[in-house]
Amino acid sequence: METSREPRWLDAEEQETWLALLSMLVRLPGALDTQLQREAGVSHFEYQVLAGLSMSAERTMRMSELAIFAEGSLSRLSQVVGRLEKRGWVRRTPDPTDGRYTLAILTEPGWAKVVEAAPGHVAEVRRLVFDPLTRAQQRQLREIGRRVMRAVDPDDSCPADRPN
Amino acid sequence: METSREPRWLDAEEQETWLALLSMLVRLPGALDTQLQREAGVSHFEYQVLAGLSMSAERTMRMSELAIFAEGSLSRLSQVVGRLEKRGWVRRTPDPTDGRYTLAILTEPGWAKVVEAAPGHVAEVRRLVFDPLTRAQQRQLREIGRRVMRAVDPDDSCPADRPN
DNA sequence: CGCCGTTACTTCAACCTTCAAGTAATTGGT
DNA sequence: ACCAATTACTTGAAGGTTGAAGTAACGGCG
Repeated sequence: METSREPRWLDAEEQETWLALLSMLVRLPGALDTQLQREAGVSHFEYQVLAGLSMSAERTMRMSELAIFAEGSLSRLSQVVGRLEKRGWVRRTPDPTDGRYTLAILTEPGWAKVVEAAPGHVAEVRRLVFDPLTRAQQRQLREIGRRVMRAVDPDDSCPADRPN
Repeated sequence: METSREPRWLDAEEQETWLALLSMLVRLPGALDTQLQREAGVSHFEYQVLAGLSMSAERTMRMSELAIFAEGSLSRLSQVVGRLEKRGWVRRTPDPTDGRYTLAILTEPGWAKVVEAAPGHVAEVRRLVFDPLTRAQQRQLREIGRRVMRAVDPDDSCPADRPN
């Protein structure tokens, strides 16, 4: 059994679809970063980290949980939380129940930052994604996203598969 | 006239949609990069540059056209083409009709590289995006992508709006 | 109790990207 | 014909990301 050396190329319709998706993949993250950077001085990844903490019990998460939530490597998270710590928005402390874990905790100024940044961010998400789509398209997008994610990462629902 | 200070938050359904889209935005590019890096030793952006040249007349493009095609800044392209040049896949020469333009030209080894890399890349795109979707969903995705892009960048159809 | 392997995280170096100048070629106004 | 402005691209420094290696804490098994 072997796959053919010449694959099935994309037909005209598929190419258009692929082009549209690629554009979205490249530019939407850029647009979100731009808005957050301009109005709140944080990257989208930093925002995800702060937002994750703000939504969790005690405003606290283990680094490894937080990495999964924010969809980044532990290494990246470590660097970013280091910076957020320097800015006074997060502090870290070893988990008393297991010294291997590190707990990241949102400080009061960190909470204030999220409260300040969230409305503008949500407005931008609405403007760029939800407003241009019909309700039906929103449902379609959800299903499409799920299917693609299942192909990208079959042990889905947010497993700890990221390396490092 | 002013927008309300408290924006309309995302309802449960919208949040799920947003989560699915975010995952796709973060992980699909990563997956594509991984495959290309492993099987061809190039990043997705480098591949776009080589592929763009390979599809154009004379295997030649102006740097500024190429930047628009590959959806990157001119600065980024300049750096990347510099590296591709060192690897012998591209060469540059000033445009004889207007010395301000620089023509990027795909070399024979560069062409060979594209021919080598393309089948695996197309197969991966099929596996991750087209195979998991029905024909109807592919059409929906195309329309959704277009609408979102129109919101992100209203003077659409690939304008030269990138800074720097 | 004392290793050994695993888990969770951090650090370091290499690399890439971005942003802000800088350079070179051409156009347009006078 | 000249000078200023514009266009197209390049460069350099600052900062972020990645992957590999390092550290520290825990769990299991003899």
